[in-house]
Amino acid sequence: MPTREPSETRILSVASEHLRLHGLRRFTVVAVAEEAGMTHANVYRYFPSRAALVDAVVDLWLKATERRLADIADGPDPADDKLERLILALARANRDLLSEDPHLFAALSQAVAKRHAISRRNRARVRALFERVIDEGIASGAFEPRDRDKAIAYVIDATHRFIHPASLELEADVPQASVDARLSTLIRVALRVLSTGIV
Amino acid sequence: MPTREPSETRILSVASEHLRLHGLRRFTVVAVAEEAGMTHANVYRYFPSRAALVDAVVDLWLKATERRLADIADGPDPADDKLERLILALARANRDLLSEDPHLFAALSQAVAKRHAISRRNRARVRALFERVIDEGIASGAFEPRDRDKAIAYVIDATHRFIHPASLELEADVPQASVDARLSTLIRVALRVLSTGIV
DNA sequence: AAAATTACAAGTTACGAATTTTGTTATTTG
DNA sequence: CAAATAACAAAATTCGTAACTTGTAATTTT
Repeated sequence: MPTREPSETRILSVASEHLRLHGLRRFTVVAVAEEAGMTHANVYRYFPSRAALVDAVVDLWLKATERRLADIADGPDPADDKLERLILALARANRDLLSEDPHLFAALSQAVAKRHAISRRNRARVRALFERVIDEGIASGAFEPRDRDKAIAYVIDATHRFIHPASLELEADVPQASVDARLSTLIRVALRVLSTGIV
Repeated sequence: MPTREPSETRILSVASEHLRLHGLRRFTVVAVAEEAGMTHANVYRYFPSRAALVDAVVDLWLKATERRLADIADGPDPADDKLERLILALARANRDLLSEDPHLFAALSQAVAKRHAISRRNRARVRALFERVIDEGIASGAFEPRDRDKAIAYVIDATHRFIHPASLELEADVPQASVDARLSTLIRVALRVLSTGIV
């Protein structure tokens, strides 16, 4: 992890706050710079564009979430436990962001929809975590899929509804308990499907 | 099915063409009326608002799709076959609309996102078809789920990614063959899950 | 020399006036 | 009297312009 310069950190934290409070629409480089106590031109010494600054804010959240997921994947527990917790943690992280910080969620959602580099990379890294845990399960004998690649695609496709921002937005008003119940059914099924070689 | 008056039919067909060619943004009651050879005020004799006219166009497509799904559900084949064809037909209908008529797809997508009555009702009817076929499978012994309601929710949630407009838009550029392969894995798994009582 | 500022061109947004569209009602037509 | 139109108010959209924001380059500060 590169050490950030103090000004860069300051800009980032002001930008985060600004995005959270005012949303993408009203997020301006001029306002961020002013609140960070500098002229807007100086912001461009650290971030090449407004879009890059917004992406950096989103990336901060993505990386923090990734770290929590990696902690699960790196844990000593059985692979099926870890896969379950991985899916739940990812689903909850996104869902909590939607309810607790809608503006940042919207920015993330856009980054995903428009396939920004940060979201493509995040997606690749999260997918790698899933692959690692599933491979670990195969190695330990907990999972016995007929086709490893299809098994991975299956897990990702089946859980999509509870993980992808675009799908989460659709159910913002459904009681969390009901969503949780459906997700846990889905996970339970996925684990059995992986362990019994259905996929 | 109520017999429509000739003017109403004419308006609807001009409106369909207009929506398909120009999209929601440029779809105006005035232009539709003009092309249908009448003043815009007369359109309001048949449709209470611009929004209602757009919804009527979308509903035309939804109903046509529903009829094809109902034909499958009403067929004499085994329930597992019918469920597979139901899911495939629904996924393909939406996917084909996206590629062949993006403007109508966008209008449908909005109706779904904004929970218009037409889309809520369509959803309820399509869900009822799924329930019917699954119940039929339970009656015939082809499916033996532990919990019927959870089984239905599972099928709908797991296939969501390949059926819901918001999710389909995300994969517009993925080769159809690859999407089809993933969907058929998902369906195969779902059928086994239903038949073996995993859910 | 690094960090910041000033100054400026290019692009975007905000805003009010003009126009168009929506939706209603009273009236005409066949 | 059913179908359509004309006429109109209210709402939405477009258009042009002013203000602001973005991004760059030359200059100043520390």
